[in-house]
Amino acid sequence: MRNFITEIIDEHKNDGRFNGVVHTRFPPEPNGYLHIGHAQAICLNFGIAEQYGGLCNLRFDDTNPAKEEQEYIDAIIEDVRWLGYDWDDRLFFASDYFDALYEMAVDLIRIGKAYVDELSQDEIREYRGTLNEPGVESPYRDRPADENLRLFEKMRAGGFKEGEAVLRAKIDMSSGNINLRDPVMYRIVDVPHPRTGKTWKIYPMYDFAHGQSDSIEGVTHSICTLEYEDHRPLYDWYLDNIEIFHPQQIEFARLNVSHTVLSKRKLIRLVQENHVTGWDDPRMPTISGLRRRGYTPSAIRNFSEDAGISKVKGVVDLHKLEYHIRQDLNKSANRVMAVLNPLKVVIENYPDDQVEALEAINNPEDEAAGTRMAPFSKVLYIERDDFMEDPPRKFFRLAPGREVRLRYAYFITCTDVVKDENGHIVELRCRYDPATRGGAAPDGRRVKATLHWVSARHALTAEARLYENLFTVEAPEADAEKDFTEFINPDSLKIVDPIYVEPSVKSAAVGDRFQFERLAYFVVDQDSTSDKLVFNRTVTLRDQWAKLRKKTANPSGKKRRRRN
RNA sequence: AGGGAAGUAGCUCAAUCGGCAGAGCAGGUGCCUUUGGAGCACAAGGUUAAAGGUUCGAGUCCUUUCUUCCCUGCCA
Repeated sequence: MRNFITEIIDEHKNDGRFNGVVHTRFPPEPNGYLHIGHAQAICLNFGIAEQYGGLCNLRFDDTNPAKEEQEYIDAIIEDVRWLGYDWDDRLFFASDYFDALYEMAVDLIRIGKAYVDELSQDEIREYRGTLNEPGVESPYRDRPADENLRLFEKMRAGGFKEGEAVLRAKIDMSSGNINLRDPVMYRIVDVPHPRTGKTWKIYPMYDFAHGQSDSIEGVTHSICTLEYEDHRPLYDWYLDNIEIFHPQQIEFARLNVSHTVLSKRKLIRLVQENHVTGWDDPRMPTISGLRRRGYTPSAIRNFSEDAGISKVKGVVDLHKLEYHIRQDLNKSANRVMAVLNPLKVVIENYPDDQVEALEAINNPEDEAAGTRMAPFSKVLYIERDDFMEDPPRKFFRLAPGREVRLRYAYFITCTDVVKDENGHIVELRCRYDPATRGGAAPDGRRVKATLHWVSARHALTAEARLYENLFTVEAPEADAEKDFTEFINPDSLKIVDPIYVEPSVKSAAVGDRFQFERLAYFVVDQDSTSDKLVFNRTVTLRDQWAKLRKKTANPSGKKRRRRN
């Protein structure tokens, strides 16, 4: 990994700033599930530690019990671990430091750099000033240290109600940086904390907790997102005035991905308003959603690396994520034949009761994956899209009178098309060439297409969940007039039940990944039962035919105007 | 009375402290194929936001301008 952050670290190594030590941390707030953007931050922090022979801690930023829950803590731990990272015994919580933080606050009060303010919340806001006008100092600002000490103790003891008093740092009410206008250090929150229960009535603000937590843990490089740039002077101020070890905060641009949303508030809405089935819905950009969708940790890690780290805010194309999962699964997923939209094929010259087992390669990219046997018989299913009665140019698949190959089986020629009274095609009559067993013609003749198939008698039925982008537009949040939910793709989930799958997958387990040949990658979903498998479509294969068809339908290449 | 940051190909990033602006993805063309979907090859894509300056030479240094983003929670 090489980016502007590693350059900074290299400089520190050269000038000896941290004696060559590199120690990072990933600091989630347990108020939601981790998403692909967090995955990049995880890869960054753990990756840098790994690269420099240092350590990376997992630390929960749990300073606001009003928003945080144990459920999220558990989910986050599972997700980071699944991505393949390990923090040994360094699982920490900001709440581990509540006592230490309290003492630091007391120290700042003693040296006259913090005070208890009894202004109301509205008054504090008014006194703060605006972006263009300086703030006004609170009338409580110059209380003697003794009084502040007594009042702060009273805050801790529950002597004030929520909102009646806060502890503030005494910095500069006229600073251009609003974070420095006497920021709140402690506020009263009277709800139980997931870890400390009812021990505390006061909780430190993020700014008063984060830097010191880094410091206590010996973190050298505290990597965070761009919106904390304005907070760095405050981060530095606390550390300098408390006079403890001073890590370096470095900010980078958080990851954005097209065709989705990544803000916690919006993800929560998707769940609460039932646009999806939960945090782990395979359409969600959460780590748990991607996992259920069939993404692999290595695909996510490669994507994170490829997306890059910089200070430029941008949007990474969703294509890139898909590229990496295809890349990974192409090498690792076993191939299997499955028909999603069946068309019955009867091989007229094949003996009625004969069944042959034909050898099929599990993964052409991995010889070690071996082979399996697929049963072949007189009645088969092929994909309805693989047949056209009146094929256009460049459609090379099956058509009346045309010969194609059934993968690993035989060449077949379509001799007749059977229709129902409505003219709907219900069955194809074909003849096979026994000499082409296995799929090769001894006389060297060639066919232009190879089709996947399943034997009707032997096929397993299963359910397929076909996922597409959750949103129909690249930037669902960009339109100021419209709520992002208006751009939800109505076709983001299509359930196909039954599909027909070759019997070799019968004993597949939840999480097993396959390529259904010529279609897409699929993963066995947790909703599967002992008598019915459920497959989630992870990502389709790249489909040049679909691209070609689109182009032919719209030769100018320009977007067709939408009719209103 | 404002403060902080960022502008390089459609997108994401490079460019070894001044030395021929390069990659990946997407899009394009072609080859190949027992996955038409794997694989491979090729081409295209740029006034480095703009102007001025320094210099033999500027994406890089200086000045000015423009654009975009973040900051006025007792959230993180």
